Amino acid sequence: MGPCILALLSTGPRFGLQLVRELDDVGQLLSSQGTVYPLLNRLHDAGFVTSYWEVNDTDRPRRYYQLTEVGRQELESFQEDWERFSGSVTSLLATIPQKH
Amino acid sequence: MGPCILALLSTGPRFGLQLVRELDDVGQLLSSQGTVYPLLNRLHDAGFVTSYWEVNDTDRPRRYYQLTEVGRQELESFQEDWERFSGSVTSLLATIPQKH
DNA sequence: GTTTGTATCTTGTCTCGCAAGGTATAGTCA
DNA sequence: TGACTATACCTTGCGAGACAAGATACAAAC
Repeated sequence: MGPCILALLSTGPRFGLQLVRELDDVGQLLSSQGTVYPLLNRLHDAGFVTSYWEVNDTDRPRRYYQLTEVGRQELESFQEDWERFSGSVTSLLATIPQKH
Repeated sequence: MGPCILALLSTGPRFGLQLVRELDDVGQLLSSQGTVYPLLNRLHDAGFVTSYWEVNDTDRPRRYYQLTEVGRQELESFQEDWERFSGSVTSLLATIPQKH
């Protein structure tokens, strides 16, 4: 899931609940708050994201997360891993014999 | 990893170490004995595979695993999940802006 | 007779996903 | 007013999974 969050953040900052909703919209990536908030902490500890509070008069205070340069590199590296991995799985599945 | 083992078994019975080697050959699926043997137990408990010992004079005794009908159904169901999931991740990754 | 290769399996650790619960604030509505 | 709903944050605790490391056994090779 981590890389998916990094991917979303690559197009601009988001806050926690927003990420939950967007991951949900992508479909089959149904995440929950219990997944996303601890994950954001881990990504922060790893130096992949930074965060800042945004407070205004009309909305609830929101903590926004944004991608760091290190996070961008991590995302790139994941992209390569994903191509190899998904390719391997897909080719493995392709060898399954059809129902008789 | 479980579905990958089921996929391999769909073309015929294998024994433990053989699965480790074949998964290793596929690449980017580098598994280890500590992964595969407990996994085979779980797949067995779930009813997805059965096992039998094969003993002969020249080789070490080997425990072969083979796919059950339930396992075949599980594999089919995974195939659909995989298409949705990998499609979602791939499309997410496609939205990443290029390096400036 | 010690090392190497093949085969089995267990143990212990670390990480991750997630359901469930907890806090706070502001708006709606009966 | 007082209850309910929505939005936002976060923590806790369970269960599952991956895997490194180690334990056992036997046979062939050197």
